[in-house]
Amino acid sequence: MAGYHHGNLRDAILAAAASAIARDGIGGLSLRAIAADIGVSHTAFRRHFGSREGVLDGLAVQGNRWLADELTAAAGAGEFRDVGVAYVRFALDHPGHFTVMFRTDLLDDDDPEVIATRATAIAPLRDGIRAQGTGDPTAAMIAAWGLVHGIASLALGGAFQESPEDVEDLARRALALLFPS
Amino acid sequence: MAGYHHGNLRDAILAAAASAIARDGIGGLSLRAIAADIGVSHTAFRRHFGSREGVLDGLAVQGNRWLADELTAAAGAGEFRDVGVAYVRFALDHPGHFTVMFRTDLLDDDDPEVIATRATAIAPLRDGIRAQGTGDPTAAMIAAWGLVHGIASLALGGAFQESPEDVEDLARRALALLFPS
DNA sequence: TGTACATCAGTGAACGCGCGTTCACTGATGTAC
DNA sequence: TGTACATCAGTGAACGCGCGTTCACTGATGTAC
Repeated sequence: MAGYHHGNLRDAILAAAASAIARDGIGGLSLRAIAADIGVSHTAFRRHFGSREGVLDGLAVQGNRWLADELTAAAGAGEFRDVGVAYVRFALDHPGHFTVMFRTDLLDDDDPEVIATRATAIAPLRDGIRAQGTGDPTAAMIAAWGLVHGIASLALGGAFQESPEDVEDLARRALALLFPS
Repeated sequence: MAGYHHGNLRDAILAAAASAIARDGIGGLSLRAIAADIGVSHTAFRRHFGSREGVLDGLAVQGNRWLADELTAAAGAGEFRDVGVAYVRFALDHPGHFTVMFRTDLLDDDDPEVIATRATAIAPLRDGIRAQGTGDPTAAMIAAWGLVHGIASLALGGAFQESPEDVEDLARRALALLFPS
């Protein structure tokens, strides 16, 4: 672990960046501070990410993959509304990733991994909507995605007093209004 | 207009800050750059706002008042879903304000104007929900607020290709699913 | 109508700071023979 | 089994830059008498 080679520096940088963003927002992300936390030279990240934007791209890709996994698992297990709840839970569990993932202005739009993973991240939501068979699937998708994204954003912004568990419960009840079982 | 006294420096600073945030995000807000745009010393803002955070507080207060006005007007005019559409339209029309308003971590939580205007800003939404008479008004409020806030956030983040008018239309159709008339 | 003076509004030089990036480098690891 | 060498991973000093803030100030405006 200690020594000249870190061993897992790439993941360590992503984890530190995520928690810094969760604490201070994008503007508060300092690669120098992250490097100091990890105990590594403040230029070490360049080998893995190239630039500051590269770190954000890496965070978005990792977040997209994780979200896709979570939503897919929820889609396989139970009702459609569980997929929506899983979206909110993901945001509350990984606020640093979530903050970056849907901000195309922060990311390199030409990065093939960013493009590829972005499409797959919310695919389970889209597929679940289609399976519901509503009359206006486009509106239903926007409604479901907007609802869970908005609840997550408001919660992370500090608009609610509720605990994370209570926010999930609110999200479940809100989804029940939109998609009565 | 020209001369030692600007005449309306406070509003000019808020407008410039809002458009800078809309363009570059919170992290890209430079008070020096704003001052240069307006053609004023880069310390002039201190008399009106005290500090950087004071500018953000001022932006939130102004945004809260404007949003309250827009939602109240929409509530008086037609169906409830118009209130939701007005929320989305406000966000698209005033992205700089919107970005700041619900981010309590950026604002001075002890500022009495911030506190007072925050409560009134979304009151028309809350009142409209109550008038709908749903079985779970808390969930209905979270659903409606989350839905419009999420659509607005995703649109501002660049997640949609649609034009602002089309986003408003999508929001209207999404609200129609949540609150069938 | 004039004058003195207080208050308000904006100036501009200087400060220290932390940032991302560049550069030439050193240490560690793997591979060919 | 040993040795040479290429490649990979991380270092640390130095850079220029833009930032918010501090400070003592100057110009403009309003008010009392």
